[in-house]
Amino acid sequence: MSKRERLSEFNRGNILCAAKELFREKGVMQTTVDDIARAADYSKSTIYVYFKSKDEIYNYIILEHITILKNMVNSALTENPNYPDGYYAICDSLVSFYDTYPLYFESILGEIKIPQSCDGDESVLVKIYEVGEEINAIIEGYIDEFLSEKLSGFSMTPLQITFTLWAAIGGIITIANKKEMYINGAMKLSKEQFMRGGFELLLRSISGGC
Amino acid sequence: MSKRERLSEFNRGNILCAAKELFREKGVMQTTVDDIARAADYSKSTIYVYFKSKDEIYNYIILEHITILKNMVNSALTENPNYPDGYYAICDSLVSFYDTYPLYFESILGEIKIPQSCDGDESVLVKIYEVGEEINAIIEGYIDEFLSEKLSGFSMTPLQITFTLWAAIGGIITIANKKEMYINGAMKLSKEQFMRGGFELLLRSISGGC
DNA sequence: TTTATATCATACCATGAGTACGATTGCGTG
DNA sequence: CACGCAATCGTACTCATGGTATGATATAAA
Repeated sequence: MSKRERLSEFNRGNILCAAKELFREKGVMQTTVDDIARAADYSKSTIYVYFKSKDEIYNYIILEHITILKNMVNSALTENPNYPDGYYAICDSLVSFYDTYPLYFESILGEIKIPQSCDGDESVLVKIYEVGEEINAIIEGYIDEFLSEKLSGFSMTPLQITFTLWAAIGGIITIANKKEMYINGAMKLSKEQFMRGGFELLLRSISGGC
Repeated sequence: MSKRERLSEFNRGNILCAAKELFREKGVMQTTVDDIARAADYSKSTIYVYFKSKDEIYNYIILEHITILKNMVNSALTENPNYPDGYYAICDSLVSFYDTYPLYFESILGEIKIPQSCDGDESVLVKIYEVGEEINAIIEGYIDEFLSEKLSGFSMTPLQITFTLWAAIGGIITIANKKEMYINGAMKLSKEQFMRGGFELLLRSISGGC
C-alpha cells in the first residue's frame, strides 16, 4: 500500500471514528455532517472528498459492526462447540451485540435497508452483504453438524432453519428491547428473562418432537 | 356531535386520505406537507390547523391501520376458532397485512417507534397503544383457551407466549420480505413457503414436546 | 350589518445535505 | 531552491423541507 493510500485510509478512519462517536452520543439523525467535520477536525469539503454522502459514512460504520458481530458469533461457537451450548451462545452474542450497539442492530438484522435505489456499484453495500453471508455460513455449519439427524423427520434444510431462527431471534430481541417497560410491568419479567424464555421456546421447536 | 365538529372531522379525513394515498405512492419520507396540502386541496396553513405536524398525520394513519389489523386478527379467530387453524389464521392475517400495507408493518410491530420524547399527552399515541393492547388480549385469549393444558409442563404464561410468538412471527415476516431475493435464490423457496415453514416450526415449539 | 370563524396565499425562517470555487498549504521532484 | 500537483481549507452558496407568521378573504350566524 502506497504512502498515499495509507494517508487516505488514515483520514477515512478519523472521519469514521468521529462519526461513530457522535452517532452514539446523539443519534444518527441528530448528527450533521458539519458536526462530523468539526469533531474529526476536517473541513466539510474534505469529508466529501472521502465519502460520497452521510449515508455512505453510515454504511461503512455498519460494515465495521457487522464484522464485529461475525467475530462474536464465530468465537461464541468456537468456545461452545456443542449442543445446545452453541445455540445459546449465539443468542447471547446477539443480545450482547444489541446491548453494546443498539443503533446498528436493526440495520444489520435486515442486512441494511437498501436506501431508495442501489444504483451505483456501492461497494460498501456489497461488502456488507458478503459479511452477512459469512455469518450465515458459520451458523449453518453449526446447525448442520448437530441437528441434521434430529431433523431427518421434516423437510427444512439447515439453511432454512438457520434463517428462520435468525429471523425469530432477531424479532424477539427487538421486541424485548422496544417493549421492555411493558414486559416488566405486565409480565413481571426482566427483558433478559423474557428473551431467555423465547430462546428456549425456539430451541424446543428444532430439538423437541418425539 | 355538532355541525362544527362534523365539518372538522370531514376536513381531517380528507387530509388523512390524501396523505395515505401519497405515502403509498411515493413513501412517507418522499411526501412533503406541501404535497399533502396540494393533493387534499387545502392550503398548507389549514393542514397545520388540523394537525400539529407531519408526524401527527403519520400517527393518525398508523392508528387507522393498527385498527384494521385488530379487525383482521379478530375475524381470523372468529372464523377459525380451533387449534391449530386459529394460529395459522393469525399468521395469515399478518402476512396479508404486510402485503397490503407494507409501509406500516414495522411501525405497528413495535407499536410505534416513540419519536424522540413522548412529552405532550399525544392522545394519538395513547390510542395506538390501546389498540395494541386489544390485539394482545385477543391473541392471549386464544392461546389461553387452547394451549393451557399442553403448557402445564413449562413455566411461560399465555401472555409471555403470545408476546414471544408475536415477536418471532414478526421477525420471520420482516426477513422473508426484506430478503425475498436471497430466499428465492439460495433456498429455492418462495417467500410464502419460507414463512409457512417458519410458522410450522414455531407451532411445534408450543404444541410439540412429548 | 356586524362579528367570529375558517380558509387562503404568500412570504418567511431554520436546518441540514451537498456543491462550487478560489485560496492555501505542503510535499516530491527536477 | 523553485515549481507544480494534490490535499485541504473556508466560505458562501443552492436546494429541499418542516413549520410559522400575517394579513386578506369568504361565509355564516346574530
